[in-house]
Amino acid sequence: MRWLNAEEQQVWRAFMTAVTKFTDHLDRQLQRDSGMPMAYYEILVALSEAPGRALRMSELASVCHSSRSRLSHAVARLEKEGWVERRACPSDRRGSIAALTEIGFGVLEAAAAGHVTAVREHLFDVLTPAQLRSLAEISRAVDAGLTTECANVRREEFADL
Amino acid sequence: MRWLNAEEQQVWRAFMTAVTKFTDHLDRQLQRDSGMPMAYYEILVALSEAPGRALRMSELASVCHSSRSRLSHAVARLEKEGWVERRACPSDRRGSIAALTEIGFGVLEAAAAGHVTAVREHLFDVLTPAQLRSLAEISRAVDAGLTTECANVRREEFADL
DNA sequence: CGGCCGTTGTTGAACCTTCAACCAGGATGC
DNA sequence: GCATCCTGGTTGAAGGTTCAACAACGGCCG
Repeated sequence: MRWLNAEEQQVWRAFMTAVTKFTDHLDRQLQRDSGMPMAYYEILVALSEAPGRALRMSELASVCHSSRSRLSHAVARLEKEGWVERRACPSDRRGSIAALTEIGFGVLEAAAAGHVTAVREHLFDVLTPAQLRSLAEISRAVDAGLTTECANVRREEFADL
Repeated sequence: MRWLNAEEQQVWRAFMTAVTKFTDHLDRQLQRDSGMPMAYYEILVALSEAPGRALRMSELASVCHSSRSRLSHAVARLEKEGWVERRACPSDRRGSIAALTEIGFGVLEAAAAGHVTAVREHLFDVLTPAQLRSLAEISRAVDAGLTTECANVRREEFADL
């Protein structure tokens, strides 16, 4: 078992502190100004960018990195607000399609300005161009590490079959 | 209103994807292997490092970047598990002190190994030393941007008094 | 066709977080 | 001393997430 040395500890804590404070800030901003948490905002964004502003639940889940259960609950709420509506899927009778309504699109447009401003103010404006490039690389590396990990887990699961 | 250009969008999405997947992974690991979410783990860590393994609630809240309400609920749960106990504060009769129990310390020790392994595996092992230094700088910059922001908000609030 | 398995999506319970309201105790000013 | 305000901490309700269980459908192979 290899523990973190002093320097690693510092990086780790600085990172976690920044991330929690940052996401907390964004979440609060959206909740306050637009009445939805960031996860719900991401759902609306994903739908708005899809062809026909509609997606099957499972695709939406994978785009948003959300579990199907979470998405199901979330869409139920968004539907109650009238921002999203559910349709039957013509090609697969199990399927369900979530579609952004006009009202939902308007709400998203209204929410976007404040959200983007917050992101710019607390991320892009406090970092140099070099740091931004570095952050992109770092993010991709971490992401890749997590995806291959999942693949490895699967490999292990099936190793003895 | 200045939107994000294509390059900024890429950085932003890569970053959010990495962060959500990474924290999700850590949270799930801790929940599965030790029966607590990461926020609760952080509370135990903070207490274990405090003199006498005890802290006043408000100090604990600030160390953990948690709201007092959240901490109160969390400590209630930790107390029910027998991992933490509450004591009266001698110097301030409003105060409440959370103290790590022996059992709690043992649980923390048991949880730490798996958690640190996960952090090392998905953060330190996938980044180069230069990237780690860069990540530390970036984190500090973002953190600083958020703290001065709060100060600014306060200044605005009281500007006309 | 019929059985079996994997996938899709939903549901309810348990848990965590947030928010607003609140009580109790310190601190300040008169 | 007392009114006022601020701080420390808790509480309950409302909302969000997770997990396990489930129903319904598609795909595959005999």
